[in-house]
Amino acid sequence: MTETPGSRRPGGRTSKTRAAVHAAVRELLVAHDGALPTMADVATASGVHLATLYRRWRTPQTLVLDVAIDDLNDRQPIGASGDLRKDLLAYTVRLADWVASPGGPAFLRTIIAAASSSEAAAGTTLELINRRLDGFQRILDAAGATELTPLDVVDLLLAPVYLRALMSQPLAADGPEPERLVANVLAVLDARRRSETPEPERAER
Amino acid sequence: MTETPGSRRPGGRTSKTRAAVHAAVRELLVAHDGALPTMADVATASGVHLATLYRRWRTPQTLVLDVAIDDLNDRQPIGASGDLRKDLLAYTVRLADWVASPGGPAFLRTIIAAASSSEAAAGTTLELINRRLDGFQRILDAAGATELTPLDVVDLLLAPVYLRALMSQPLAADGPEPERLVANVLAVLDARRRSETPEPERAER
DNA sequence: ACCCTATCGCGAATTCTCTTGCATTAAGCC
DNA sequence: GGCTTAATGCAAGAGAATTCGCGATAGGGT
Repeated sequence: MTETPGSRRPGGRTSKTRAAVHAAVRELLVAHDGALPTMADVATASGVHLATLYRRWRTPQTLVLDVAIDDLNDRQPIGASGDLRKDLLAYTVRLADWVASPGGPAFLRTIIAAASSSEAAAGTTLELINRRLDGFQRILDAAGATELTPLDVVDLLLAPVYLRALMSQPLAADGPEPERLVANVLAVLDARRRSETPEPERAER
Repeated sequence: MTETPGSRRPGGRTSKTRAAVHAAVRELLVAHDGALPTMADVATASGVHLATLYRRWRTPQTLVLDVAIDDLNDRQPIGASGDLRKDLLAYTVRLADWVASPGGPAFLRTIIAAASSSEAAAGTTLELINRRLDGFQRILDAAGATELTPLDVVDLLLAPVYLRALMSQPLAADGPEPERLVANVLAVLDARRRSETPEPERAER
């Protein structure tokens, strides 16, 4: 009863319906410009029965979240070449590109909503965040930027890009703004290196 | 027909129901830890009839947005004393305090959702944003920080605070993080001043 | 190949969300 | 005070959204 459907027999039929549903969700997200699709629409678009959708996913939110996680996992890992500016810029441009893509804002909003709704979904999003933080740590390590933490990168790069997308004013991936954000990171790094003399406190929680 | 109820006779009864509804919404936000209240709950909690709620506000989102705007209008204007660090820090602390308060995340999420839903709500949020930008401009003008724009403040201060709150990991208003964020702003300002009036002797270590 | 049962399709039942006329109250204006 | 009508309360009801029981299908282990 409390068993999650699809986790015990992930084989042929189950994965097939899952794929059909995911395809339908992506299609609907594009068609409706990122609006949350209804269960009924997904059912007709995918050919999967309505009751099955409710049994496996409960809500449209978890449905979209499921698709979003798939997308995020498919993405290439962040490159850590040792060139801080280059790595961060590549990451920022890719991020800006993604959030501006059709369905991007919907994914973001869904993740946001999930982070504060069900317990399970919150755990999932936390896992996503941690994976992102690990990638940042690799970039910083490769560049020897020990004065910066992954959270700094979140504050200086990820947060602005996300917030603008959420406010319906995404920044252009091919514009000057990604470079400006990366320059901000470098400026902060530089400032911290300058004040190398007295280390008053370690700002971490 | 297309008339917005409550705008033509804003007097005694109308304002009374409005106050009752607002109080109920705040109460429910606290009780449910920031979750979006249902129309039915607001109706019973406020004593205002369900049909009235639907007629005046249409959705729970616009309801919460209405309350949020009230709150934002009640806040004191941002002080522009000329001391950049002090002004920004005061603002950041106040902001962090607010988003961590009960209902704060719900307000944020609602504003986010509103920015991408109805036309009218999007206009309202845009107005809110612009008012905020004006405040930032005043702070920057008073401090003579012509190298920074209000958007920089959004990217460096507002975005991180908001995003953390949305990710259910609000930063503590009394912790070291507000100071770190403000320090980031000052670092960026410093870097831009250096690049515009290049000092010949840059002691590199 | 066989068995066990997880998963699915189907349709009906149930529970919500939201709307709509109509009567009632009271705001604003003279 | 009296008139007009905006705003509300009330109750019925249309329309979705969500759940449930049952039988059918097919996965995974033996």
